[in-house]
Amino acid sequence: MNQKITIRDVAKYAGVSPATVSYVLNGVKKVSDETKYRVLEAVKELNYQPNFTAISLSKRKSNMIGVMLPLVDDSLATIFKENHYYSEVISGIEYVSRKNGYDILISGAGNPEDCKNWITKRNLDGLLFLGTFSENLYKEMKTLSTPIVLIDTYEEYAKHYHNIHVDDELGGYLATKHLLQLGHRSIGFVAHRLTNSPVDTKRFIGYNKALAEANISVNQELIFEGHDSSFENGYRMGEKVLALGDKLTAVFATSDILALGIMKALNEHGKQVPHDYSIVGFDDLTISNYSTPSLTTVRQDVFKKGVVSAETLIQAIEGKIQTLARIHLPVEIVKRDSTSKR
Amino acid sequence: MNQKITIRDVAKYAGVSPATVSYVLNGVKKVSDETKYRVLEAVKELNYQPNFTAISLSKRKSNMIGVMLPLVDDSLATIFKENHYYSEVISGIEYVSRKNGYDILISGAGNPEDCKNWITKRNLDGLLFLGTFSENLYKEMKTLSTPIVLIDTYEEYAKHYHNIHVDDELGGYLATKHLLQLGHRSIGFVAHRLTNSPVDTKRFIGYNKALAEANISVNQELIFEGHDSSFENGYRMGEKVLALGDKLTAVFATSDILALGIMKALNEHGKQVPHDYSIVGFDDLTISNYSTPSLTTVRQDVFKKGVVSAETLIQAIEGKIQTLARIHLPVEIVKRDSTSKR
DNA sequence: GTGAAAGCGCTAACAC
DNA sequence: GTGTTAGCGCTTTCAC
Repeated sequence: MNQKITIRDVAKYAGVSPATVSYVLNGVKKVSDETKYRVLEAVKELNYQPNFTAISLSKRKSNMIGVMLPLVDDSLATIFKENHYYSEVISGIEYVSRKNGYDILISGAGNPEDCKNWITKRNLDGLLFLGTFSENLYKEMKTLSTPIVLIDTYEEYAKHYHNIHVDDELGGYLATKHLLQLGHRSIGFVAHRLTNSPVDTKRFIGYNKALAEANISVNQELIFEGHDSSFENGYRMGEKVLALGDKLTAVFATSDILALGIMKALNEHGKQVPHDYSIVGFDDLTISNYSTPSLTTVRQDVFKKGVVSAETLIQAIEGKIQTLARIHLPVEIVKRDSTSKR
Repeated sequence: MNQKITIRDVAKYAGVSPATVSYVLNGVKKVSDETKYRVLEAVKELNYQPNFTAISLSKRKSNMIGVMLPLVDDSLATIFKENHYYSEVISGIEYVSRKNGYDILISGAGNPEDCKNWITKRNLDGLLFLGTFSENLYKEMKTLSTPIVLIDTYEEYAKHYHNIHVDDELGGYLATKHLLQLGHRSIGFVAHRLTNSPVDTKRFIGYNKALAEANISVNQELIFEGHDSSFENGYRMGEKVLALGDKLTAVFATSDILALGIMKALNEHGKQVPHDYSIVGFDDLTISNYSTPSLTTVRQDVFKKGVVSAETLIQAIEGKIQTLARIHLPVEIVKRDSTSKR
């Protein structure tokens, strides 16, 4: 009973043709002020709501953008559960989209085919990729003309799309530098999964750089690599750190989640942070300020990341951007209680 | 160049009419096996992707469901940032939806009008409400015939819709009972916001019940009420707890986030959990297992909640459900290190 | 300035 | 069994 009101009803009510109503609604052509007024009145009177589906079909523009997330075990659960980072990016995306009249569709990425089909089936105006996907997927997507923005991607193929990151290398540098300044010489590096994560690789480069500046050579023994960014994984890495005894006095973990897991493991084995080990994380999740001890970390503005990504995508969709964007958001070190002088 | 392939192309390729293709694709009417085969071949050959927009317009069914979340400061950021609970529900919703051929649209709830318009504009097949909204909104939505599932709602008006909760009252009871069994007699109750949160009210009833069974009368002084479910709020409540000195020895908080904030405050003021205070939370977020000390809490299966909600909604959409669903998911107490004998 | 009408890609009577 | 055709609600040439 709500859905019933069509452009035709409005036209009839205003005593004009459907075309005219459409003109007014789209701000197109020169419609006389008087008819325009009549139409607008009718729209208000009837509480007319344009049917986006029809518009979408007619204009080939859906005003919807797709947000692709990596799937773990065929579900988003792990990703959301273990790293609330993602949901925070999404809130930024949602905010900008809503303000610009776009809706967001969220889906886990299946194979490249599904992904392509999703776009055509749903008439998506643009796509946002959050996280790392297979190179294959990026290649496949290239055959589409839909604007795509990649978040946190450094892969070779990523160059063909708009890119948003934070300054991961600087983050790694700052974290390590901070530990060095506190007098630590043997600093562990715990990555989510180094071999396969360009983000962590960048942070690793920063780590190396800081060490080099301090004339410390990288000790492969102190490089730990897990499987994912989960507390559980962090906990396991923490146990590995413990196994090395006093071979190291500090750890830089590439995510807060990892750092928190490490702290837990150290703690349970009778070690004190920061007395026995100094720990630095990355992200600055809200929880990191409320852990015991509170976590020293590299802050990135995750909401902002979502905002900028969505803004870039929408600009691309609306043709307001010509070249490929390549945006680096700043990071900063936040000193709290998980680090102290050696 | 992908979008180009329409049902007409397929029809031509298979040497049949568009209608026949449609029949085959929709499994409708009796099409001879032979033509069916030819059509399917053509579909495969051409990699035909049905245009959902067109289907949506024609069938008045979008295969999209809307997920409404409460807005704080006009953004979802707070809600996602402070309570990763929501994203976990969403993963459950996403999983079921994807498996059933539905896409999910996520949006913050503005006013009731916007919400109604969203449905009609986007042709949404159903709506999922996560959290508490104004009574007004529920009333407004009643004028629509779109199926709606409410999650975590106990409001009077909620009765007109499908409802999914966990057994909040039992959860409150179990938490309190656990503390009583440990010998605590003065147990604080910290709510997110009692007056306005039916969920917390239920948990409060459980708390009262357990106390009554132990012949302990409720002490109003021990009831704390905040503004939201944030670490920050928990921290403030923790300070209030501290101010009461030894008037209480244990606290039941209605969310893990709150509990974690409380622990932080206690900790920073030199108190030991569980030695000085026993703390019980609610939710069993992943972080709760990795905090120091790990948190005793009432577990609810949040992913499952999302799954059941989406299943219910989809069944309602597809007419496979006649009466209003009213589902209570189980809870259980998970004993960890934040509680100990008095 | 405004309107008639074709068409976006698909569905579903209805006819054959 | 299969095809014709009239919509679904909107946009957009192209006349007037």
